[in-house]
This record gives sequence, structure tokens and C-alpha cells, in this order.
Amino acid sequence: MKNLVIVESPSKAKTIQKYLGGEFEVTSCMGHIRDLAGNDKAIDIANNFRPNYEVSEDKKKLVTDLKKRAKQADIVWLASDEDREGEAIAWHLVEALELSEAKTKRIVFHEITKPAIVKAVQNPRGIDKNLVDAQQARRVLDRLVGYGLSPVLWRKVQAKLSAGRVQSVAVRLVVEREREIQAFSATSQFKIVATFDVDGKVVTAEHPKRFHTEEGARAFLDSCIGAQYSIVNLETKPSTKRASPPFTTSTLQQEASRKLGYTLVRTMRLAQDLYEQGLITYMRTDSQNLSELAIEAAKQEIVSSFGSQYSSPRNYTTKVASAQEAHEAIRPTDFARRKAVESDAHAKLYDLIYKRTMASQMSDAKLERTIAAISISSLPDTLTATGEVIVFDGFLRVYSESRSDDDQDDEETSKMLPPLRVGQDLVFQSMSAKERFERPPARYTEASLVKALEELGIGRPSTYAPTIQNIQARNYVDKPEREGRKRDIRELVLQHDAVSRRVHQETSGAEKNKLAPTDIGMIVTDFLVKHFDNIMDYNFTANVEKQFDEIAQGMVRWTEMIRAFYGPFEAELRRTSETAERQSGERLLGVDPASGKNVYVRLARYGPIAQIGEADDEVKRQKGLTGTLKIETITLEEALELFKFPRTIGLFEEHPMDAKLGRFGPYIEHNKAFYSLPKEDNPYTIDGTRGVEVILARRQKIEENTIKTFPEDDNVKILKGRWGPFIKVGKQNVRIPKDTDAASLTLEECLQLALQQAPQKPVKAAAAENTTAKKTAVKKTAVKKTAVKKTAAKKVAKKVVKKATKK
DNA sequence: CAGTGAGCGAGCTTCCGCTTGACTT
Repeated sequence: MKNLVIVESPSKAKTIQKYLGGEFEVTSCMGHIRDLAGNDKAIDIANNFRPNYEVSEDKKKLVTDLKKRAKQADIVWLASDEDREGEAIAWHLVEALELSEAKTKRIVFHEITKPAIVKAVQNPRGIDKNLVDAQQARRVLDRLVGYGLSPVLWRKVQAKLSAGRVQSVAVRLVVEREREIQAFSATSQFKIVATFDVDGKVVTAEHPKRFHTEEGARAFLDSCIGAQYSIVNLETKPSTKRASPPFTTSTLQQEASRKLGYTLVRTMRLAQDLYEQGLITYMRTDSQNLSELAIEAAKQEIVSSFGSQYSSPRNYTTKVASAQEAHEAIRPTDFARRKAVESDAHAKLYDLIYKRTMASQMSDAKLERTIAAISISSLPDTLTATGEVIVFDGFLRVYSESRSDDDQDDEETSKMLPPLRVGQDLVFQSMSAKERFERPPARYTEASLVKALEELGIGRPSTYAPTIQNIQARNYVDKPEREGRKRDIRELVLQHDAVSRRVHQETSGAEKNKLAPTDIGMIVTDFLVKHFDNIMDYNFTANVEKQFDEIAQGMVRWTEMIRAFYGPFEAELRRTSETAERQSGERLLGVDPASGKNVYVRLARYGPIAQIGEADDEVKRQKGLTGTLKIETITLEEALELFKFPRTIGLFEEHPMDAKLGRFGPYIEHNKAFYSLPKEDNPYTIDGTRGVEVILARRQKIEENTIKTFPEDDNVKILKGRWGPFIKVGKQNVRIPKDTDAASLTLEECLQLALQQAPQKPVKAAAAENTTAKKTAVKKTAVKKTAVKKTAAKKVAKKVVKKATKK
């Protein structure tokens, strides 16, 4: 074998192998193979920031293998992506595989098409060391910032916290949005809408002016009593609508979130599958570019399906400043393929990508907007009725983009108007003045937060989903469920020459899956903004990116750039460590009227608490904050309510029922058993009658979900779970092998399965349990320690995934 | 899962970006 080609991704390797044929062997390195050491020897600051790289633990086998194959090859072609990280990967390969310059060629392509690959092989180059240096600067900066800030948080806020160039700014966005919402006070206005009958069709018209008071609105309606209405002017304006560009990672995540309700992780997981099946191009990209082949293929498909008037081939230039465009946009690889079949979820995502790409190559839609001005005989005011007709649907035939989350527009009012003429008299039906409240800024969704980060140039396509996961896993932000509040909406209606008034209720502010900061998120953000405003600045990344570009162009040495950053940063770190006070977010809410003691809220070891009495009082009372209560916004009254628990709400089967607030929400404790309260029940007001109902309902459900019990051992049960039957042995959940009838299992078989699936406790338990036990655990080998760390980290990650994909 | 919030205290925690698996709760 003469030619060894190394790309980053195995799926890519497979495709390229097809294009290059037998002369070449194409393989992959799975991304970065080396990284900074994990310990304090990672960067030798005194020695000009000399980085110490190590082959990553999970890549050791791969690197040994690649090294062997590289030895046997005459030429090694390094075909990692053409961006900063890709160039660094190529350089690390040279270093780790000990490749000589003579037998190494660097090639790049932006699209996986045969002509692009062939052209790349014909134009090899050497490694761009300047670009590599820009990456080293990026890597070293992120380590210095992350490993510099985090320990300050451990000392000043809480152990195990984290901070970094990307995650801390992401949290800041959420924190500041929350404060905008808190500061927002909704004002309301009255909007006038009239309806007319035109030959059996309803025409609605509105007054361009909004009334700020009910009196004003009423006065207007009063003066319309008995009025005549006629059309005084008609205007039609043509307009066009253009399709959106094809998907990048971030826009795919946004649309999948809005149209399909997928989380970021779900979207990326499905896209990865489609990519591996060869159905779509690479899914982690910031480019809107389409290859010439793709544009041509889309054109053929469009012309044959819809006709040539629908075709409008074009390419898009990426507007995001941070884009590195190492790949194409996300598109189908084969336009003749209309469907993906693996699962319904895959099919929906593929359909979205397919249609979006097709639409991007289709003609503009042509619209005609008609505006009719309607006079009122009793007033100088005019009403306007607006209609829109699609003259030519163009790209709308396949795709219409959803509206963005922060869109404040009302429901689409423009529809088709019946034929109208100037001077025409209209038959009045009714007119209403309905109160409308201004909406506060919207909380971020996962996807809209990605959009905000991208606009600031923060983070990369490969890190958007993991970053948003991470700030949730670290409990800086979460997705609290909000019930929303009912509020009165006033409406005046003019009909049959009389104005009537009614008030109806509307629920506002109900939310699910929206990001909000936790108490710890707010405390950490405030602390970092106060002491490290430079790094927390929304433009910090953009500024350092400019400097990375200068390094890439050979204008600045990377070590110089890092030195200039590190001096002042290190001084800030030291000053903050020495002078800053410990932060707990403590607030004095007021005085408890019952005891005369102060009431505080603050962050304690296990989360936010309310406290009656001073910290050093021998007798003080503490309660955890529950639900959507926050340190920053809780009132004295709300805090005092917490201390009313446990509430004994009645007696049942000779045992008291106590309503309590727990870590997992409100519950009833009864005879040593726990019954969670359903969402519709309020722990502050629930009574004994309802308590009994909750208990009985729960018991019935347990019974329904029990498949089998064993009289000889009540520790073992076979239950119905979310994913089918399983065995419960004490606290351990045991899965049942496929093709096994759950109900027929014997006690012995159950215990046997439990034994087989028993968690390997010794290592984990020593690390996770109490701190005194740790002394002995620490003495174990380094290898074991990393193993423990990894499983723990994986567990956290998994938990989040679970949470995210639950619904 | 289900009521705490602490320590005379050793050693641990932590970043961002590039990849894919092995897990299934």
C-alpha cells in the first residue's frame, strides 16, 4: 500500500475511499488525537507558555495503529478539515506519528464530491504552521481562563463549580434576560377590530391607533353607534418573499426545535445517523455554501417536479463573522431521495433538511398585498382591512420558515379579501375593543440561546449542543415549568347599536422548556462580571478571534498574544483570590413576626435556603426553597409560608397525613410512605379529603403496575415501567432479557439476573460516598481514578440527556 | 428519593473543540 489518507470522520473516510479507489487507503483519526495534559504541567508559563501535549487516553490504541500504517505507506495524506482545528489535527498527527516532511502531504477540500477530492490530491501543500499557532493560542487561552477562573469560584462560591470563555457568557445571557423579564411591567392597550359582511364573506378591519384607556376605547365605540362604513381607497402593492439559505448547524437546531420540538441533543443525534447512512452532508458546519454538483442536482429535481419557472439556482455567502466554512451547508446527498426511513423522527428531520435545501434553490414567491381604507360616517378616522394573495408560490410550495421565538407579532391577520371597489358601502356586523398586554422579552430556548451565541461568535457548531447541555448539567440554568397566571382581559363590543362590556380571563406566562437561571447561576455570573468583566464581556471572544486571525496571518507570535493577555489576567486572579468576599447571595428579607428574628435567604451547601435566625444562633430554622422561588426574587411572605410545613392535613388509617415540600416537589408523608402531589394540587391549601384521594390513587397505580410479587421475599417485585416490565430488587432496577415472559420468572431467576446486573460498587462507592472514606480510595492507582472520573462524568451527561429527551 | 444545610480540613473539582461509541434509564 502506497498512499494513506487520514480524514477526521470515519463516514467521510468511507465516501472518499469510493472516489479515490484502490491506490489509496482512506482512514480516520476521529478528531483531535492529542490535547494539553490534564495536570498542572499542561502549560509551562515560565518557559514561554510551552504547551505539554499528550495523546488522549481514548486515542492511544488508534494512534499506535495509525503509526504502524503510516510507516508502511510511501505517502501520508493529511486530509483533516481546512480550518484552525483541522490544521492543528494535521500537525498533531505529524508529531504523534513522527511523519517526515518528505512523505507527508496536506490536502484540503470543502465538500465531499469527486471533483473536489481529485482536485485536492492534485494540489497538496505543507502544514500551515501559522494556522496551527492560532489554534494553540485558542487552546492555551481557553485552558488558562477555565482553569484560572474555576478555582476562584471553588474558594469564593462553592466547590466543583466551573467557568469558561464560552459557558460563562452563555449563562450570563440567560441571567440578564431573566432580569429584563423581572423588570418588565406589562402595559395594556385596546385594539379596535371591526367585522363587515361582504356578500356573505367576513372582512375584518382594524384601527391603526391603539387606545391606552378603557374610557378612550369606549368613547370611540360610542361615537361609531349607527355609523355608515364605505371604502374610500384601495391600494395593491406587489411584494416578494425569498427562501432562507440552506441549513447550518445552528439554523437546523433552531428549526428542528421550533417545528419538531426536538432538543439540540436529539437533533444532532438524528442528524449524525442520517450522515452516517450517507443521506446528508456533514451536520456540524457553519457554512451556507452548496457545491456546484448539489446546485445542479437540486435544479434538475425542481424542474422535473415543479417546472422550470420554480428553479432559481443560487449560492449563499455566510454572514456570520466567525464562520470558518470547512464544509458545505447541511443538505441531502441525493435529491432524488425523498424520504429517510429509519424512524419517524429521522424521517421528519430529513424532510426538513430536504425541503429547506430545495427551497433555497427555488424562485421567490410573488405576493400581492391589498389595503382597503374604510371611512366611518360619524368620525374622521379610517379603518384598514389588509389582505394578501399569493400570485406565485415559488419556494413556498415546499417550505415556509417558522417564526422566531421573540417575534412579538400577533396571529397572522392578512388573508384574502373578497373583490372590493372604491365607494362600496359595507354591511356592519360588529366592532370590538379588546385589551392586549405587551409581552415581556421571551426566555431563551436551547435553540434561541445557540442563535444568540452564534451571533456573538461564541462557540462552534460542534460545541453548541454540548455547551447548552453543560450549563444545565452544572445547574447554572434549568427549565422550570411555569403554570402561568390568570389575568383579566377587558373587551368592549359594539353590536346592534349598543356597547357591551365583558371581562374574560386569559392565562399568561405559562412555560415549559424555557431556560432560566438558577440561584447558583446568578450568583456565579454576578461574581464573574464584577471581577472579570473583560472575559465576561460579550465581545471578548470576538476580540480574541481577531488576534487569532493575526496569528494565522503570521503577523503576531502566538506566545506574544498569550503573554499580553495573561499578565493582567493573572493579576486579576490574584487580587480576586485575596480580596473578594465569599458569595452566598444572602439577602435579609425582614423580620419574622412570630419570633421577632431576622429572615434570610442564601445559598447553602445543598442549595438555596430560607432561614429564621442568625447563622450562629443555636436554634435557627431552615427550609429549602422550592418550585420557582429564587433567592433574588422571593418575598418575606413567601419565605414565611415555607415554615408552615409540615402541615398536618388530616388522619387516615389512624396515621396523620403531613403535607411537605421536598427536593422533588410537594408530597404527603403518611405512615412512612411518600406520595407525590400531582401538579394540580397546591401543598399550601390541600385538605385531608383530597389527601386521601391522592394516597388511594397512588396505591391503585402501584397495584396496576405490579406484575408479580413473591410472598417469600417482599424485596423482589416484577413491575411495569416506562420501557416495559422490569424487576425491582431492593433499590436496584433489573432489566429483563428480550423474549422472556416477565410474569413467568421465578424468584431464583430474578435474583440471578439482579446479581448479573449488579453495579460494580466498590470503586464507585469509595469515590462517591462520604469524604472520610476517600483517604483510602485516593491511594489507588491513577488509572483507576480516571476510570472513576469518567464514569461519573458520563453519568451526569446521561442524566441530562435523559431529562432533555423525556417528553 | 423524601429532610439536611457542619467539620481541627486531605485531596478533589475545572476549560474548549474535534470525533464516535456504549449505554439504555
